[in-house]
Amino acid sequence: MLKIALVEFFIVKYITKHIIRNDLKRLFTYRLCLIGFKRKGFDRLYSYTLGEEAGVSADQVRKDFSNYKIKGNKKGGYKIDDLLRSIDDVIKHQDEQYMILVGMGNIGRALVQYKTFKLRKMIIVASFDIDPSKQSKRFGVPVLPLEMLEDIIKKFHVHVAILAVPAISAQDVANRLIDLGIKGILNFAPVILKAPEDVIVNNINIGDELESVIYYTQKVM
Amino acid sequence: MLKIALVEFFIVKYITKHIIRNDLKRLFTYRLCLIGFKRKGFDRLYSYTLGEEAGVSADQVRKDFSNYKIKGNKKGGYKIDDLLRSIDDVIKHQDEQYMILVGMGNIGRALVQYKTFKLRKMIIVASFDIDPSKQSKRFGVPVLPLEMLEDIIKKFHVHVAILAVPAISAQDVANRLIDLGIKGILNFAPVILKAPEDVIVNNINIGDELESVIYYTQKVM
DNA sequence: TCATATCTGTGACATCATTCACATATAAAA
DNA sequence: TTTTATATGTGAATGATGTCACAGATATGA
Ligand SMILES: NC(=O)c1ccc[n+]([C@@H]2O[C@H](COP(=O)([O-])OP(=O)(O)OC[C@H]3O[C@@H](n4cnc5c(N)ncnc54)[C@H](O)[C@@H]3O)[C@@H](O)[C@H]2O)c1
Ligand SMILES: NC(=O)c1ccc[n+]([C@@H]2O[C@H](COP(=O)([O-])OP(=O)(O)OC[C@H]3O[C@@H](n4cnc5c(N)ncnc54)[C@H](O)[C@@H]3O)[C@@H](O)[C@H]2O)c1
Repeated sequence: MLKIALVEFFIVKYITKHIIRNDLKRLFTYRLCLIGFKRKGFDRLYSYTLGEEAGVSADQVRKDFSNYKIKGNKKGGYKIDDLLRSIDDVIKHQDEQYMILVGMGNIGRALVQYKTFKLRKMIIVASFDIDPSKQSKRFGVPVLPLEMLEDIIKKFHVHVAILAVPAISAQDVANRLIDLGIKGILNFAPVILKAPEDVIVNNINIGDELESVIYYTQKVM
Repeated sequence: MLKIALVEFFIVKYITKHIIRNDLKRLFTYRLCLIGFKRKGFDRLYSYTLGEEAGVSADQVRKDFSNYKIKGNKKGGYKIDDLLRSIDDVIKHQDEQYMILVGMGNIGRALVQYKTFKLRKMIIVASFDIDPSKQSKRFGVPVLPLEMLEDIIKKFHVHVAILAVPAISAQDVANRLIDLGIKGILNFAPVILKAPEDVIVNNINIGDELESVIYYTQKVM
């Protein structure tokens, strides 16, 4: 007798696929490239310059800007500073965004020490771990017991959390965070988290990313 | 006088966007879910069960399988083992795939110790770092100087590399790897790497992923 | 100041992805 | 064995995303 898996009904509904739209992702890519050009001392560029750098067509660049009502100068291209400001405007880039991290294992420790987050005004105000031996104050960020989640979330008005706990605990921890008012989760555990519609989950699965690289190398050869 | 960035011509051409197609990504997601169901003791499931778990519609699940010529049983659903085998077949999942990692900083160390890679038959045979003080044999994987890249790549027939070096060095290191025959790169540095057409680059930008979570939380609120 | 080459901005078009709908097969029940 | 309810498999319809092509604007140089 085979055991058949039927649909399980959860209190929370699954969220729709493709949370992170490609056009938005491209906006982030453009910004990355623009910062690179600026660092090299440029002030202006053309859609095809940016396209070349970002790995998309010039048409795509112009279309994206058109869709977001970002304007350049006819014949004169785009001023990098203006463009950066416009993009930051679209992506609602704020001054300081507070967040927390749960799971201070290998990946959690790396993320907490990642300086680029801070440069981009994304501040991890505290991290949490179930293991008391990890609850010290190294890494520049306090490592706290989960009991303190509510305090910290309330105190810093935290809406976003990074999840770096084992797959088996990920959904439980996520549920707890959502109950405490978290609205966005960046999840590194290899599971598809379920969450209510008003909560954004971005699952990133590094194993899958690596395996798809392998897939394409085998396809080419 | 403004300094304008014109197109720079590289020896290598940029590779086309959307390297990792969404339908392939879904295949990985399905596999992840199937392994989960199997662990829970199920043998069979229906397209809507899998869809619910993977966060896509049942139609999408069936269409994907149809596109890849994966068959189930009319009325009877899909046998999980058969499905897993079919998916592994499509993604050319091999027995052992050797790879290397360059850059034993915070993220590099986490990745080298990530056990799921080994479980999925993706073996990091060696890692490399420019800093002599990191060239010890901790972490279960030897940390070698870059001079040994060629030896190791040849010896283990390595085609895939993980890049975890600072953004400023990423393109240089990538070029060197490509010269040595590497055909696939998983890049963690926040730059869009340029590579010849027959080399697959999967750029993953954790900062962008986090920022897009923030974007959507602000949109909802 | 004028002429011109060239880059932007955006509808029209094409391509790709997803959903719909139903014919078909079959597991399970009578 | 026959019936029936239900899940699959896949073209056709819809919707989303990306490319093309060109009108319009303007920086640049004569
Ligand atoms: N290490 C990597 O490179 C890597 C890469 C991709 C994904 N991941 C995923 O990230 C997650 C963490 O991986 P890791 O390698 O850091 O593992 P790890 O075992 O090193 O760390 C997990 C940490 O989470 C803590 N923890 C366990 N249960 C908890 C709970 N309920 N609440 C709070 N903390 C809890 C543990 O004490 C530990 O410190 C896993 O899901 C893993 O699959 C890791
Ligand atoms: N730490 C994170 O959580 C995180 C997250 C996302 C992306 N990244 C990116 O990953 C990369 C590494 O980040 P990190 O935090 O581990 O930095 P890190 O400074 O801790 O590590 C970088 C390592 O690369 C080595 N290195 C430098 N130049 C090299 C070269 N030419 N060849 C070989 N090795 C070289 C350094 O010796 C160092 O060990 C960066 O590009 C960073 O932006 C890091």
